[in-house]
Amino acid sequence: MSWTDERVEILKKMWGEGQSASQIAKELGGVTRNAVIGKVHRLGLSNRTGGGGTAKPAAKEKPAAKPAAKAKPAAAPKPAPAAAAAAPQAEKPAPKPAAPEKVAATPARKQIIPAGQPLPPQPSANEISPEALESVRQVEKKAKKLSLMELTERTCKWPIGDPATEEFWFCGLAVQPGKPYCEAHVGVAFQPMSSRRDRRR
DNA sequence: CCCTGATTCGC
DNA sequence: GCGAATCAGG
Repeated sequence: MSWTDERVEILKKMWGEGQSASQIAKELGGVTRNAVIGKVHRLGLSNRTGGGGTAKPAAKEKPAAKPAAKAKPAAAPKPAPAAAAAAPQAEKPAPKPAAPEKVAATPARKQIIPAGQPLPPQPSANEISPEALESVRQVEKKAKKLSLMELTERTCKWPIGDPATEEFWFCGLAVQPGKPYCEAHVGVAFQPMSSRRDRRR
Protein backbone atom coordinates (compact mmCIF):
# COMPACT_ATOMS: atom_id res chain seq x y z
CA MET A 1 0.00 0.00 0.00
CA SER A 2 1.21 3.46 -0.70
CA TRP A 3 0.20 6.85 0.49
CA THR A 4 -2.11 7.99 -2.20
CA ASP A 5 -3.75 11.34 -2.03
CA GLU A 6 -6.94 9.89 -0.79
CA ARG A 7 -5.34 7.82 1.87
CA VAL A 8 -3.36 10.78 3.08
CA GLU A 9 -6.52 12.75 3.20
CA ILE A 10 -8.22 10.17 5.32
CA LEU A 11 -5.21 10.13 7.53
CA LYS A 12 -5.31 13.87 7.98
CA LYS A 13 -8.98 13.88 8.64
CA MET A 14 -8.93 11.15 11.20
CA TRP A 15 -5.85 12.46 12.90
CA GLY A 16 -7.49 15.83 13.08
CA GLU A 17 -10.49 14.24 14.65
CA GLY A 18 -8.33 12.83 17.33
CA GLN A 19 -8.44 9.25 16.17
CA SER A 20 -5.56 7.14 17.32
CA ALA A 21 -2.90 5.95 14.95
CA SER A 22 -4.01 2.38 15.31
CA GLN A 23 -7.57 3.24 14.51
CA ILE A 24 -6.47 5.09 11.45
CA ALA A 25 -4.32 2.18 10.43
CA LYS A 26 -7.26 -0.17 10.69
CA GLU A 27 -9.44 2.14 8.72
CA LEU A 28 -6.93 2.47 5.95
CA GLY A 29 -5.88 -1.12 5.96
CA GLY A 30 -2.60 -2.38 4.68
CA VAL A 31 -0.62 -0.29 7.08
CA THR A 32 0.37 -0.54 10.67
CA ARG A 33 0.00 2.11 13.26
CA ASN A 34 3.71 2.69 12.96
CA ALA A 35 3.31 3.52 9.35
CA VAL A 36 0.57 5.93 10.22
CA ILE A 37 2.59 7.62 12.89
CA GLY A 38 5.58 7.81 10.66
CA LYS A 39 3.50 9.43 7.99
CA VAL A 40 1.96 11.81 10.43
CA HIS A 41 5.37 13.00 11.40
CA ARG A 42 6.57 13.33 7.90
CA LEU A 43 3.53 15.35 7.13
CA GLY A 44 4.45 17.58 9.96
CA LEU A 45 1.19 17.24 11.79
CA SER A 46 2.19 15.64 14.96
CA ASN A 47 2.25 17.44 18.23
CA ARG A 48 -0.93 16.47 19.84
CA THR A 49 0.04 15.79 23.37
CA GLY A 50 2.24 18.09 25.21
CA GLY A 51 4.75 15.59 26.08
CA GLY A 52 7.18 13.46 24.39
CA GLY A 53 6.57 9.86 24.16
CA THR A 54 3.08 9.73 25.28
CA ALA A 55 -0.32 10.50 24.23
CA LYS A 56 -3.72 9.90 25.50
CA PRO A 57 -6.41 8.24 23.48
CA ALA A 58 -8.78 10.48 21.72
CA ALA A 59 -10.40 11.99 24.65
CA LYS A 60 -9.43 15.28 26.05
CA GLU A 61 -7.81 17.18 23.31
CA LYS A 62 -9.26 20.52 22.84
CA PRO A 63 -10.86 21.06 19.49
CA ALA A 64 -7.48 22.01 18.28
CA ALA A 65 -7.32 23.11 14.76
CA LYS A 66 -3.68 23.00 14.11
CA PRO A 67 -3.60 22.48 10.42
CA ALA A 68 -4.58 25.30 8.19
CA ALA A 69 -1.04 26.41 7.79
CA LYS A 70 -1.37 26.93 4.16
CA ALA A 71 -4.52 27.48 2.28
CA LYS A 72 -4.82 26.57 -1.29
CA PRO A 73 -5.29 29.76 -3.20
CA ALA A 74 -7.14 28.25 -6.02
CA ALA A 75 -8.42 25.02 -7.34
CA ALA A 76 -10.23 22.44 -5.42
CA PRO A 77 -8.92 19.31 -7.04
CA LYS A 78 -10.64 17.12 -4.53
CA PRO A 79 -14.02 16.72 -6.04
CA ALA A 80 -15.58 13.56 -4.86
CA PRO A 81 -13.76 11.25 -2.49
CA ALA A 82 -16.50 8.77 -2.16
CA ALA A 83 -20.14 8.49 -1.54
CA ALA A 84 -21.29 8.27 1.99
CA ALA A 85 -21.62 11.82 3.13
CA ALA A 86 -25.27 12.02 3.84
CA ALA A 87 -25.80 11.20 7.44
CA PRO A 88 -29.42 10.30 7.99
CA GLN A 89 -28.73 11.13 11.54
CA ALA A 90 -31.55 13.33 12.65
CA GLU A 91 -31.02 15.57 15.55
CA LYS A 92 -31.12 13.42 18.53
CA PRO A 93 -33.64 14.52 21.07
CA ALA A 94 -31.75 15.06 24.24
CA PRO A 95 -34.46 15.98 26.65
CA LYS A 96 -32.31 15.12 29.53
CA PRO A 97 -28.94 16.79 29.35
CA ALA A 98 -28.06 15.26 32.60
CA ALA A 99 -24.66 14.08 31.60
CA PRO A 100 -22.62 13.90 34.74
CA GLU A 101 -19.58 12.85 32.86
CA LYS A 102 -17.85 15.10 30.49
CA VAL A 103 -17.85 12.59 27.77
CA ALA A 104 -15.75 14.28 25.23
CA ALA A 105 -17.67 14.25 22.05
CA THR A 106 -15.54 13.56 19.07
CA PRO A 107 -16.13 16.13 16.43
CA ALA A 108 -16.33 13.27 14.05
CA ARG A 109 -19.29 13.13 11.82
CA LYS A 110 -18.55 9.91 10.19
CA GLN A 111 -18.70 7.93 13.34
CA ILE A 112 -16.99 4.67 12.95
CA ILE A 113 -17.84 1.83 15.19
CA PRO A 114 -14.74 0.12 16.46
CA ALA A 115 -16.67 -2.75 17.84
CA GLY A 116 -15.90 -5.79 15.81
CA GLN A 117 -18.62 -7.94 17.08
CA PRO A 118 -22.35 -7.58 17.09
CA LEU A 119 -23.82 -6.24 20.22
CA PRO A 120 -25.84 -8.54 22.35
CA PRO A 121 -29.50 -8.20 23.06
CA GLN A 122 -30.34 -7.49 26.61
CA PRO A 123 -31.00 -10.82 28.12
CA SER A 124 -34.35 -11.37 29.67
CA ALA A 125 -33.71 -11.50 33.31
CA ASN A 126 -35.88 -14.54 33.70
CA GLU A 127 -33.52 -16.64 31.59
CA ILE A 128 -30.55 -16.15 33.78
CA SER A 129 -29.54 -17.90 36.88
CA PRO A 130 -29.78 -15.91 40.09
CA GLU A 131 -26.10 -16.36 40.67
CA ALA A 132 -25.22 -14.98 37.29
CA LEU A 133 -27.57 -12.06 37.75
CA GLU A 134 -25.91 -11.42 40.98
CA SER A 135 -22.44 -11.23 39.56
CA VAL A 136 -23.65 -9.15 36.68
CA ARG A 137 -25.00 -6.58 39.06
CA GLN A 138 -21.70 -6.61 40.85
CA VAL A 139 -19.80 -6.07 37.70
CA GLU A 140 -22.04 -3.29 36.58
CA LYS A 141 -20.86 -1.31 39.50
CA LYS A 142 -17.32 -1.68 38.32
CA ALA A 143 -18.17 -1.01 34.72
CA LYS A 144 -16.08 1.58 33.07
CA LYS A 145 -19.16 3.07 31.50
CA LEU A 146 -17.72 3.45 28.10
CA SER A 147 -19.54 5.14 25.32
CA LEU A 148 -20.04 3.41 22.05
CA MET A 149 -17.12 5.16 20.49
CA GLU A 150 -14.81 4.19 23.25
CA LEU A 151 -15.23 0.50 22.72
CA THR A 152 -12.42 -1.52 21.26
CA GLU A 153 -11.92 -5.17 20.49
CA ARG A 154 -10.72 -5.64 24.00
CA THR A 155 -13.39 -3.88 25.97
CA CYS A 156 -16.51 -5.63 27.16
CA LYS A 157 -19.41 -4.70 24.93
CA TRP A 158 -22.10 -5.55 27.36
CA PRO A 159 -24.70 -2.82 27.32
CA ILE A 160 -25.95 -1.44 30.56
CA GLY A 161 -28.99 0.69 31.02
CA ASP A 162 -31.60 1.99 28.63
CA PRO A 163 -30.31 3.12 25.26
CA ALA A 164 -33.18 5.56 25.08
CA THR A 165 -31.92 7.49 28.01
CA GLU A 166 -28.73 8.97 29.26
CA GLU A 167 -28.47 6.02 31.54
CA PHE A 168 -26.71 3.96 28.99
CA TRP A 169 -23.17 2.78 28.54
CA PHE A 170 -21.09 -0.26 27.96
CA CYS A 171 -19.35 -2.35 30.54
CA GLY A 172 -15.93 -1.69 29.13
CA LEU A 173 -13.96 -4.02 31.35
CA ALA A 174 -11.25 -6.18 29.90
CA VAL A 175 -12.72 -8.85 27.69
CA GLN A 176 -12.09 -12.52 27.92
CA PRO A 177 -9.60 -13.49 25.24
CA GLY A 178 -11.55 -14.17 22.09
CA LYS A 179 -14.83 -13.09 23.55
CA PRO A 180 -16.70 -9.84 23.19
CA TYR A 181 -17.41 -9.60 26.88
CA CYS A 182 -15.63 -9.56 30.17
CA GLU A 183 -15.56 -12.68 32.24
CA ALA A 184 -18.75 -11.99 34.14
CA HIS A 185 -20.71 -11.09 31.07
CA VAL A 186 -19.39 -14.00 29.11
CA GLY A 187 -20.89 -16.05 31.86
CA VAL A 188 -24.38 -14.83 31.27
CA ALA A 189 -24.08 -14.43 27.56
CA PHE A 190 -22.82 -17.85 26.69
CA GLN A 191 -24.65 -20.35 28.74
CA PRO A 192 -24.53 -24.01 27.93
CA MET A 193 -27.78 -25.15 26.43
CA SER A 194 -28.00 -27.84 28.99
CA SER A 195 -28.12 -25.47 31.89
CA ARG A 196 -30.60 -23.35 30.04
CA ARG A 197 -32.90 -26.22 29.55
CA ASP A 198 -32.69 -27.22 33.14
CA ARG A 199 -33.68 -23.83 34.28
CA ARG A 200 -36.46 -23.46 31.84
CA ARG A 201 -39.83 -24.32 33.20
C1' DC B 1 -1.22 -6.75 29.96
C1' DC B 2 -3.37 -3.38 27.14
C1' DC B 3 -2.81 0.97 25.00
C1' DT B 4 -0.71 5.59 23.18
C1' DG B 5 2.62 8.46 20.15
C1' DA B 6 7.90 9.44 19.18
C1' DT B 7 12.21 8.24 17.25
C1' DT B 8 15.61 5.84 14.93
C1' DC B 9 17.62 3.99 11.02
C1' DG B 10 18.13 0.55 7.21
C1' DC B 11 15.89 0.15 3.15
C1' DG C 1 9.76 8.53 1.62
C1' DC C 2 8.73 4.52 4.08
C1' DG C 3 7.82 1.77 8.24
C1' DA C 4 9.54 -2.07 11.62
C1' DA C 5 11.86 -1.94 15.67
C1' DT C 6 12.45 0.29 19.49
C1' DC C 7 11.60 3.50 23.01
C1' DA C 8 8.91 5.86 26.54
C1' DG C 9 4.81 6.87 28.98
C1' DG C 10 -0.16 5.77 30.78
